[in-house]
Amino acid sequence: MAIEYDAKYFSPRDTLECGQIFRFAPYREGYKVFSADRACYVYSRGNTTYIECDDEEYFYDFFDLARDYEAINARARAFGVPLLSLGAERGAGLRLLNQNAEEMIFSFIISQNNNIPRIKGIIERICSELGEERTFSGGRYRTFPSAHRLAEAGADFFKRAGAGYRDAYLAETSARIADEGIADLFGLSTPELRGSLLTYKGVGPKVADCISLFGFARRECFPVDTWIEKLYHADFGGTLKDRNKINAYFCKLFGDDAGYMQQYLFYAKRENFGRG
DNA sequence: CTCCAGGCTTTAG
DNA sequence: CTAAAGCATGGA
Repeated sequence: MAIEYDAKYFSPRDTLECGQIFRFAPYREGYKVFSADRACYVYSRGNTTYIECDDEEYFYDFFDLARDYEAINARARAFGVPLLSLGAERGAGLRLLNQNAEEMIFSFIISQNNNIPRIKGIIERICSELGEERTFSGGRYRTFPSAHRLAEAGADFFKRAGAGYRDAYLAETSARIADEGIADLFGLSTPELRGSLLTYKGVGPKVADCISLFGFARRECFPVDTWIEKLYHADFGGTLKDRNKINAYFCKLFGDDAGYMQQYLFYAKRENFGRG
């Protein structure tokens, strides 16, 4: 049983290596991908990308397969910004994922002032210690722990997992979510959601935008991190210094497509397209 | 050694 | 209100 999709607008590599997900590993012809308590094997062969999994409905939504990325890609190239066009051309197979909201909250708290390889290591250690063991495709993996399990573990556990000073943020936010849940967040408008996310310890503007974009499918959000700040100056001739103002600039420029454009730009900058 | 990484909280002015 | 110090960790 497998989902099949045109590989031109669904590249496992482009989709997984653009910084929106931290739980995946090379496997055979492609990757094993883990989300919440599920797993799949995704790979391309010829002009087709295949997803092998036990829950096709979940991963059809997860990989955003209902969305028309040919149209999104065309709109990206129409802006006439060289770096964005490069990202859209060489990252045409990039898709935004619809990920588990709780997993995004904890993952992006860990991501602050951190680098992607280390973020992946911290999350992997947390899952291997606290996640439930499952099997998939002849191997074992661990689920992403519940807020309750995380809250039980406490700050000292996060410290041992390598989270550094973020240990207290994770402890406080996991305790809060274990107590309150996050069901109320899904019905909020995007500005309301952002405001609510900002009340969680360890969640600032950039992290709130990542959670909204990847965990709540709010594609009008545009996270501004150190890479975006750099390309804003180098590739858009920007002069603003305040990240909130840079965020407002890009949100106005890209509107409802902001999240997709952000991913193309982030990917292009990090992969160093245009100089190599 | 310093600088940087998908920044945030706290404190000072 | 804005500006800046402080923060754990590991790789370049």
